Amino acid sequence: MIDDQAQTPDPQPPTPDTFYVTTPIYYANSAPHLGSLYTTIIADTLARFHKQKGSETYFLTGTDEHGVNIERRAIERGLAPQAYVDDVVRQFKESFAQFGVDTEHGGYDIFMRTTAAFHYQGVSRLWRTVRAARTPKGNEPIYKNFYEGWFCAACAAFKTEDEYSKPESDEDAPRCLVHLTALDRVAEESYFFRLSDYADTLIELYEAKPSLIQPEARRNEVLSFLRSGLQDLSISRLVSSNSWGIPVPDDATHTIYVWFDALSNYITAIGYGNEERETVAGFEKYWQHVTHLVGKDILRFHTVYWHSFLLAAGLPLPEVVYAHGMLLDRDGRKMGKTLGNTIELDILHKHFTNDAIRYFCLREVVFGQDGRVGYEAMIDRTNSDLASGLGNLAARTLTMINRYCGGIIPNGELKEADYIHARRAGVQPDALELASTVELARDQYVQLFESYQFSRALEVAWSIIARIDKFISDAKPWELAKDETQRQTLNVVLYRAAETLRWLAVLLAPVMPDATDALWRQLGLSMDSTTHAHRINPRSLKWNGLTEGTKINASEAIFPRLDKTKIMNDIETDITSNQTAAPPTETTSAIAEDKSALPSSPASSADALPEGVASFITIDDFIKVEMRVGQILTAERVPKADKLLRFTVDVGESEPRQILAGIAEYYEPETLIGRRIAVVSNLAPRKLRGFESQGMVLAASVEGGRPVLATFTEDVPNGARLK
RNA sequence: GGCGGGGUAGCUCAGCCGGUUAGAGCGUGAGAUUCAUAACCUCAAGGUCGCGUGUUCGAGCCACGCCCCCGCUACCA
Repeated sequence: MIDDQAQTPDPQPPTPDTFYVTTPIYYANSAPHLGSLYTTIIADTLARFHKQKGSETYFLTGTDEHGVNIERRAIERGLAPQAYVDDVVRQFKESFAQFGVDTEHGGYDIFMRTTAAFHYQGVSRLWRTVRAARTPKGNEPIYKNFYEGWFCAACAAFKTEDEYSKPESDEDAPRCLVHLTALDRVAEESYFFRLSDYADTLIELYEAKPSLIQPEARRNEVLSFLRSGLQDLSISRLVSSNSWGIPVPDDATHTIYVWFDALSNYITAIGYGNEERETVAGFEKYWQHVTHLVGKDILRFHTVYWHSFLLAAGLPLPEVVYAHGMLLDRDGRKMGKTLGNTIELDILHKHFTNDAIRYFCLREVVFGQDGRVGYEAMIDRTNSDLASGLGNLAARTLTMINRYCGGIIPNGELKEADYIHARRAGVQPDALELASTVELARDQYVQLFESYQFSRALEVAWSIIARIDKFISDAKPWELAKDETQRQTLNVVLYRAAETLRWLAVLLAPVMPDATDALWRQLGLSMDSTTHAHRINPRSLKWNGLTEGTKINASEAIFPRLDKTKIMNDIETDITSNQTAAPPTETTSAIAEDKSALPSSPASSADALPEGVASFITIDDFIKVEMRVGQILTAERVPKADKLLRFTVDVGESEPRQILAGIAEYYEPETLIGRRIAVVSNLAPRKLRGFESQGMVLAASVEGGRPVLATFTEDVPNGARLK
């Protein structure tokens, strides 16, 4: 039955003719990390999605390369600032190329750099335009005043709140976190932007257009910030404080300070203030449909500040500013060098395909919310959704077409004479119901994608996979194949499955360009650039698009299953060798020094670890592990499990514990009864083969993985704690 | 402190304007099956819906109080 409740989409969906998406330009004081890759992958996917729908798209990413922090970092390395940022940019570009989001692989259209000459031109023009304008309250937007702040003489820089330690009392001055010296209260001449005059205007605009700032919760935060009133913003520094920046037009004693410089990149990149760029990209063409993707931590700068600058310059505001969440480790903690819980891009790249990473970023992490990321979760996702889901569906379908139809897409139409056979096999004679289900899912998918709900969109796509998996299981083509009278029913079943795969390839092309490419080829479809999956508007998909008689291509797994144990072990090894790698030869860590690292902890990550030790833990970490003496009371094999033994162990509690251990290949259960062993007693219980294991037995692992149980040679009471 | 968002199955979360046996995915267990990547299909497990009081014929969904968690509360990308 057709779901006629479904909203019929407009006959000609209003596709904007252009789409411009930006990531933030990443601060060039360190090598790229997972956070920058994440945003860039989302932007890349969005760009591909809109391109697929027929829009002209422009995708910007890049680096912000000015400021005292960078200048200082360059000096530390004995480099000129320009040489230093050139090197960082090289790393960014290499990394982005590895993950397939560069121009070469169909990714970004420009890698924007604030040190580009045309950017200097554009920023200068913006400054002059703003300077000549008037605020909504009739004032000059830019004026000279004194910027007062906490200044570190040793750093020769002003310090922000998170760069100094708060004083014990109000009497004392805060201290520099780098030098531990007291900071001076210093005032320096600076140009100010009259931000305070824009609050009311912004509130009105934001209330009139709720979609401008998303998600809604973030929009509320911005509004509440605006309602609390704005202070003017210092937008320049004396050259003596910061020489590494763009000079203030007509005043060589100042450089333009951070935000005014950095945010402007989004317009200078497409031609604001430079005719050559205007020709390459097109300010008029793209600025009207720009989407800024930003981390939630920099949302305010991309709304309040940036929009005020644009208003002052008489330019239109962006269409959407979307704040995404932060990526956290698997326990929900912030990733950091100090915790050693970061996801390293080189390790990521080594063990996962780009498609799997992209899928994970869009499916596992709810866009707009913080997300937990871990290698283990990535493997699980890849195996359950990609290998067992889409990959397996493709494999079983294509294998059967090969086996039963000679590798040719069969005829998908049933003649009326065949209806009775089809019905007998439980197959609907016409494809109406299936087609309308898939169409409805397609509509939902596109709609969700357009509203940035990638995770839910992919859930919908996967409901199609489940639908076809069930369809195949119910129709049982392998049985139809044994019955000559069911020849055409078999054809129809396989046609419908293959046709659905074609739809999936189109829907998922922006998310997983490589895999959908492979699927497309395997289906025997045209790799021609105009008829390829990544060029087909999902809204224009029509059922029965597969041509009978098309030769499919020999299939190989689109998403090979990952060996979780092996990969986790390999990753463990990689992490260890990364940590012990000598810093001097390793540019990444040399410049990626964590700015929040306290000088009071002289121990750096470069400290040598004893041979064979992966990393140090603190005594606090150790105390979390509770180990006790236990005595094995019973021991037996677990049925249908060749490696598992099931014990009951007395660990000094009122009831003995049930503990399972994978040592059945090496120990006879009877020989173990009565033995005293070491047990981890506060391990979270886990079910294995239907039995809950309430702890872990400790054993040495020797050659070939053979376990040797830890035992005691002296008398010890059950339950005694190991320390 | 102020403003905002949350606390629902082991985990991650859906639950629209309050209405019969509270849902999904993953994980777990059982069954069936063999086209397929230990896959796919079927079934199951029984969660005081943070706590309390109240409104109502009826509350996870409303009101009040309490407990806990998170975000924002400005010049750093």
